[in-house]
Amino acid sequence: MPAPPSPARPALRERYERRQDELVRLAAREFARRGYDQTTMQDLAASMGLATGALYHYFGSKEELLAAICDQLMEPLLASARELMAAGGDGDRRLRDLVRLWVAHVVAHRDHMLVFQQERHVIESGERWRAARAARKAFERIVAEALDGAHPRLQPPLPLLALLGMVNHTAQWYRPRGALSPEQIADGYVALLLGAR
Amino acid sequence: MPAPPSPARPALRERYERRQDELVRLAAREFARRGYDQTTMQDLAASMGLATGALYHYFGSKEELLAAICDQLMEPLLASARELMAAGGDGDRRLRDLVRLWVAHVVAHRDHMLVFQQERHVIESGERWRAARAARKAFERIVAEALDGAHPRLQPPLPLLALLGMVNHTAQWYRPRGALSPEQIADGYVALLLGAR
DNA sequence: TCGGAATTCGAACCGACATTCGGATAAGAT
DNA sequence: ATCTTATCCGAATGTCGGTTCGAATTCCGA
Repeated sequence: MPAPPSPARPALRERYERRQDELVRLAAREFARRGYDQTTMQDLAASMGLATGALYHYFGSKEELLAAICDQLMEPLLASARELMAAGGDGDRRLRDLVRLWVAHVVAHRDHMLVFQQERHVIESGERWRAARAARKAFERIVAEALDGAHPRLQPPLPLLALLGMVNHTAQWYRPRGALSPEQIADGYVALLLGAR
Repeated sequence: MPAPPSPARPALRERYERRQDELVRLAAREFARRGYDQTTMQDLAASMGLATGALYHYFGSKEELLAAICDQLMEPLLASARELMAAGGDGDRRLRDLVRLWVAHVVAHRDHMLVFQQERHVIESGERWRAARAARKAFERIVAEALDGAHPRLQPPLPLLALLGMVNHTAQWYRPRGALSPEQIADGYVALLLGAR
């Protein structure tokens, strides 16, 4: 890492972090398209209009970039899901709203999701990825809680696992100009679970 | 490829192909655990009790090995699915049997599935993978057909996409000593689709 | 306008890894 | 027993790509 960023100059600090965020987004795009290992740091730099060295001004390593993608995906999702659950309310509506939120997040972060899924084996093991695994577990617990509060209590593991499969898979087929809106998709999934057809 | 195998000595030919198949299975295991790119040919050879060079007696390249994994996954699945559909019969039962078959295949080939999913970006593009994409499409058409023949006709795209998500995702969580048998899982998925809870 | 930090450059380093190759060993055929 | 083919060995090769580094260049604050 050539030069640690800005120590306590808040204006610069903020610009730096905004740039970082944008670079993470671009990296997610490239990784999703070509694969993490297939994408060289020079590819990345080129697609960002930078020289290779400049990348290391923002990220200490390629792996750190991958971790940043995970964070950018999971942190806001967890935050808004927690907020929604804390608000309380009717069980079925809460489940519906959670799935809507979730699907919207997934389609807005398709690239992140695809990278996450492709690099499953990296995240599944290793000390370094403990936090990522914990975040996923935490979110799954929230979904389980919402399912348990639904009208016919959806308790056994299968509904949860089915829902995880459906929603995660959405990243693989959703297209912005497709026939279904994220909301319609979410409501369709919930209808399946609740048995309303 | 050091020496093309056996030209027309059927006994040897068969032994060769059996070994090949076994090596593909082992490779799938390694790739699923460590990732395709992270697994070196020397890792593979070691885990098979071979020297690196010997691998090239059976496969022309690492990429060819990956293609072999795809084939070993898709060919028997397509074959048995086609057989089942050709047999005809009641719509709901046919859907149920297809999903049972499918889930059983997925859990019996978890490693293949995980590799397939991890290397999505490879398969999604490139002339070389046209056949793999076609096989997947063909299978999806079969599932769509079965859905269309079910009791409440499950036509719009969502049920198909939901089912694909659920079943594919099964590879990520299924454990042989888990609480649910492949058959129970399959029936659970079908129950969701058919609205029987 | 000036000084120093922030940002960027891009060539060079260096380890890793797919693939090759020439030869050794084993196994089947005659 | 001998010849031939299959199978396997494992060191060497050549490329590729993540990372480093010292030097430009740009930007901000004063």
